Amino acid sequence: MPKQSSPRKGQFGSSARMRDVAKRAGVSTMTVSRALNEPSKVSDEMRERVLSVVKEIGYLPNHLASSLSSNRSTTIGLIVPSIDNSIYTQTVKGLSSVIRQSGFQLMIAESGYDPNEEEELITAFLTHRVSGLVLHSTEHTPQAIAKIRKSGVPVVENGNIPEKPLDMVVSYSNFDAAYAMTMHLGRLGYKHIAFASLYSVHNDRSQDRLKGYQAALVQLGLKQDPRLVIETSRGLAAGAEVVARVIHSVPEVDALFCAGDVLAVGALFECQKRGWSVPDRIAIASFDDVDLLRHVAPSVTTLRLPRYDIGERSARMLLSRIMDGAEHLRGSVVDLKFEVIQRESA
Amino acid sequence: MPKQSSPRKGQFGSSARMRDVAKRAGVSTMTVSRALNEPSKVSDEMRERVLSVVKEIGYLPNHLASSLSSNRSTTIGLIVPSIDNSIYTQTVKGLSSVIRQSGFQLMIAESGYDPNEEEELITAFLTHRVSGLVLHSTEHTPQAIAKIRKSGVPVVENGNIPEKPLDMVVSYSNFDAAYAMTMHLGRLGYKHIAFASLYSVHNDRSQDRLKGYQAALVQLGLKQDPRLVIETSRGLAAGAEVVARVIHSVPEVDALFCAGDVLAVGALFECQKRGWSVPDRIAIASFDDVDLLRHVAPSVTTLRLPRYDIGERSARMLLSRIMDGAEHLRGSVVDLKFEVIQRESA
DNA sequence: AACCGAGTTGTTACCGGTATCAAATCTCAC
DNA sequence: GTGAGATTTGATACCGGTAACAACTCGGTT
Repeated sequence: MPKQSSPRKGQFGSSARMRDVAKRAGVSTMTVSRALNEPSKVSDEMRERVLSVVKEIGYLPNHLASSLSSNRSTTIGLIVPSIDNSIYTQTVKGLSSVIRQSGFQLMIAESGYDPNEEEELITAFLTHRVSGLVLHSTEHTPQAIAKIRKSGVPVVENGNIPEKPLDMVVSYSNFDAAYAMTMHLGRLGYKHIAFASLYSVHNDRSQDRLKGYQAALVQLGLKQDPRLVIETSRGLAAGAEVVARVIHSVPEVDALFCAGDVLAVGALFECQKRGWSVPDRIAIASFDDVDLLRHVAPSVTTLRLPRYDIGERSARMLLSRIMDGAEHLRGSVVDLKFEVIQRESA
Repeated sequence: MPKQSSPRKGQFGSSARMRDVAKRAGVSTMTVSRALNEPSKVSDEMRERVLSVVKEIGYLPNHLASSLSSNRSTTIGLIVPSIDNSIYTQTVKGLSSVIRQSGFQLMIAESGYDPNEEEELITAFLTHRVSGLVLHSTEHTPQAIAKIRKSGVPVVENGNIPEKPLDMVVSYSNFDAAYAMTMHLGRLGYKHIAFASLYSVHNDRSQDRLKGYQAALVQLGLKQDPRLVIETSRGLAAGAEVVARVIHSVPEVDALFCAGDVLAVGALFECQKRGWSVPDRIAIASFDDVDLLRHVAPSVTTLRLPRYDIGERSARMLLSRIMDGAEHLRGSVVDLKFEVIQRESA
């Protein structure tokens, strides 16, 4: 008895296979495969015949099988510290739109700012044979680095310009940005510039911002006062608390540079609650351009960072490497520009 | 000459295969497979031997191969209308955390509020043989529905309680929530309650909110005035514009219910800019509880929706279906509760 | 001593495609 | 008409695992 196309059971339900299409079209599976993936290698008549059968029986190709067989996958792995942080969502959007257009899929996971968790996720992505990785953090465990190297998968790092890039980098410089804003405040005449920093453990972005701030103070000839640097967590409440703390310890403070957008809004609200005029009593500057900062009163001076562009550019470079084998891109560092947006608060 | 383990080329670089582990441990690949996936089916000594070789040569299993062979995958597809909308990120976070703990991976894509794009994404996910789908929208093309049905993949819908569920539903009721808030405003004594709606084309959530508002007006015995219903886009600027428009056309308006959190903040800012007291001149109520609403002055009355829970619960139900074959969950509808949060603005 | 069942390991076929090379057909110049 | 090269199609092995069943080991029974 010939092999019947007996009903197959399994989690995915019953979906037609390529051989079903082939049989019905009276051709070999290779011809079906070509008609779908390399249409030019098949005669017009044959292509039509195959495609009509595909449509007729609702055939859906099996990407698992084709990836396995061809040793090429169409998924890209992305690891962000936290999905619900608005600064990443723009980057994700940029990545997503480019990647989709090329028929790739995005696998996303969050590391919770933890390098060990990141390593686990990288491992998981590698077992899924992603053809590229996008990492927001630029701090990785040695094991994670080793695994990536061994796998040969191209990588883009996004959150900062690291000293020793893993492979490709698309980012702005947190150091430069913080430096620029601090210089901007200095030139406006502020003498006691406080800096609200996010916790810098396992967060090189945060560390670099602090360094940029400090370098600018040196350049400006301003005294470094450790009481003016405040490490805090995220959120509106944290911003409010920063104001309270800094005013208490350094009453003569005349400007507050918040290394996070939400922080700055929290600080502004707290000042308003206390009846302090911004920027007359104290100036406020922020680090990222969310829509909100433009609409509060006073509007907040901030840095516009190329979040969406970072995603878009990362995707393009990754796809070039994957699809065109653009080896010349290996190790390239793209330092995208930011902008100081002067508004009413400073 | 026996088959050599000649170096293999390809996109993924060279990674060890199970047979390499097997050879080195002097066992068959099945034993390696068991040691990794069903440890109890292998003797202690054997398990140790295999695992030590796995570690030694840095073997990473190939999920593509195992999924293909076992007809089970460990990826789940998620489609949201827009990644950068903060209301979805909490749900994604809930999903992500549960899914990760079970060793599954999330594939995420955005439909841009377009059912046709959603259909394409569903198709793409099915070709990747996801073992479950999470859809935020509850409006789908007939073809999309047919493909899902044919595939047999379990689905959770998230954004609303649809009339004809595809399969499982985990959501709150937009109708009920809008009804509850409108009733709340009515009981507070407001007589001319305006409703700022997001565009309702291809957005049943938006449509249901409007219906809930209208039903409450009927219940309250208030006149329905079409001029009090304003359709607008997202964003702070839109919120500001709504205030201008409604005041112009209906000067006696005394409350504004915004069907979106950002909209409410925009409206509040606009009122402050115009020097109108909230809630004395006009009350403001919002639809989602972002942190911001608690920190503005006046703080904004709003609805707390179970965004994170929705994600968590969706993931659990999906995983029960996938891993435990919990067929009794098919078609179940979970209507999670919301809360009216009374604050200063109404 | 022969038998039995549980526990452990191996053999073989197959998951659904694609790479590779061979075969068949076509094209066209001479 | 014929041979070389191009084009189109097919046969077969293989991608890296797992399912299903066979085979073997071993202590305990009868």
